[in-house]
Order: sequence, then C-alpha cells, then structure tokens
Amino acid sequence: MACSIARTLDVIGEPWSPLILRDIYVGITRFEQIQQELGLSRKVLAERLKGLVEKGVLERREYSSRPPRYEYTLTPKGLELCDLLLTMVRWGDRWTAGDAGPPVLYRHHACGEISHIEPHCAKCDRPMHATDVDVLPGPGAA
Amino acid sequence: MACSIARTLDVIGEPWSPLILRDIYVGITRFEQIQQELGLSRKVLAERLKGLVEKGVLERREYSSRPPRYEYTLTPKGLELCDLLLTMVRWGDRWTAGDAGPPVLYRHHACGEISHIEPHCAKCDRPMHATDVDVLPGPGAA
DNA sequence: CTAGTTAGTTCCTTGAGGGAACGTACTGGA
DNA sequence: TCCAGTACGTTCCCTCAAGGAACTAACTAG
Repeated sequence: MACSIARTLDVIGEPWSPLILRDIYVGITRFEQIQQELGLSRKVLAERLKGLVEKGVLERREYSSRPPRYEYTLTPKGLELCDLLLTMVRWGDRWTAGDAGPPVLYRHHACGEISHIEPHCAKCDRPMHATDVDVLPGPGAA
Repeated sequence: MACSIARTLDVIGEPWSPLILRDIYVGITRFEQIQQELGLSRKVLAERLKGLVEKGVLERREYSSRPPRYEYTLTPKGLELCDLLLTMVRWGDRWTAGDAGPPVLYRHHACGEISHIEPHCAKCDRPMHATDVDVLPGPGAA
C-alpha cells in the first residue's frame, strides 16, 4: 500500500512487536527476560524477534560463544522507532493514566527536566499537530 | 499492564485500527467508503468502529435521519492520536519510502512549508529523541 | 413496485496466537 | 562421571479471531 502508516505497521504492527521493542529499549535484551516480562508465548516471541531482525530494526548479537547465547539490540532504524514509542507513551499518559499518574517518567538529558514529547515542525520549529497541516499527494503516490 | 504503550495499544493496537483512523482523519468518514478504500472485511470494520467509539476516539454521528445514515468523526482524544499517526508517517517516509519519495506530503499551516514532525521536549523546546532521555519509575508504577 | 444506496449482521472456513512439552548446547557441582 | 541448571529456541495441539460472501434493514428515486 502506498501509505507510510501501512508501511510502518508492516514493521511494528503485529501484536507484541511494540512491547518487545520497548523492552529492548529499556535494557531487557534476552529471550528469557523478554518472555517472562511480557508473558507472551515463546513461539510468538521467536517469530517476532526473527521478523524484527529481518526488517532491520533489531540485531541478533552473540554475547557468549560457549554455550552460544544471544541478545537483541536496536539498530539506528530501530532506535528511531523508539521515538514513536515515546509518542505512544505521551498519548497513553494523557488519556489513560488516571489518578495514579504515569507509570514511567522520562528525563531529558539536555535540560534535566522530567518531560515528554511534543511534535514540532522540522522547518519552523513551532508546534505541529494533526490539526495544523494540509494533506497533499506526494511524489510516491499510487 | 502499568505501561502507557500497552494502554495506547489497547486503543489502536488491533489490526486495521490505525488505518481506519487515518481514513477518517483525511475525510473518509462513512462505512462504505472506508471498507472500499482499505479493502478489509465488513465484519471487522463494524467491530473496529464500534470499539473505537466505545473507547472515545470516534463519534458516530447521524447525518441523515430518513433513511438513518451515520458517519464517524474524531473526538479530541482521537485527533491527538493522529499526532501519533504523523509520527508513524515520519518513520515510514524515512525508512520505507524508497526512491519514489513519500506518497503523501504535509504542509504546516504556521509556516506554509512541506514538513514533517520532529519530537521536541515539552519543557525546553529542544529536540528530544529516545536516545536523549533517562527512563525512571513514575507515580503510577506497579 | 422495482432497483439502488448505505450500514451493517450472519455463517463458514482458514490462519494466527497460547500453553506445555521437548530439543540442544553447554557449565558447574556432587 | 552423571545430574541439575541455564539459555534459546522448536514442535504439537487447540482455540479464537479475521476474511469472504451472502443476507438483512430501512429507506429513496424512478
């Protein structure tokens, strides 16, 4: 489909994939750890990890040769997907967190403050929300 | 799960949901139109629309009383989800568009330029990527 | 009163996910 | 030497959800 949303969903649209990415982002990088933390079936986890490696967002790295043991790390392509995860966090915090407040906080290195993501325009640096744009056909249209 | 990513996925994590939202965002608001544009089964579309209305991101609005006809529109909660869609677009354009270029362009009202979303810090306004933050437990942690 | 439009619902089949057990390749201790 | 433990999967069976096609409902226009 000539739609960048659909193409992005081809990579992380399958069930569990975003949560697997989140785990690896926060340092839970091994098969057993991820399986226990998320509680998904080993079969599906194996399928997802394989798929995410094939799609270039994860790397399978041997951290012990005897016995052979592997961990999964984010590629640059995968790290940029984590920006998407932070955007999901922002929406979830705003609309689903309830009185208890957000379960996880994020401190921005540059200013040291607990903060969250706001979408800005790459050209003029001002806020840019879905209501602030016109949608036009591009060169890669069908 | 005490995770805003999981909670966001409860809302738009099911197959087709983000694409349905996209269609409604760009003005494809009726059952028949969406079904034809996406090519999903009528059954699943009916289920998704009902679910998205229950979760408060869509509104079912009667636009003709005899015969009774309905269209779907975004609530404020749903409109903010479209920021997430634009973030998905950004990643898809960058990593999956190929030589043809992006299939859709977005013009920012404020500056009139074709642009895209960059995540910035809500506190200091500087760029804020997944690599630029520390992850800490928050008040709503398990 | 017949055909067409819009918004679904129903029924059947197929495919994907869950759970539990098994396989493999080692290490370390009794 | 042999047995338990650890890490990373694979295999098998069963259930549930998605797809496709046909059907229903409630009208309108000719």
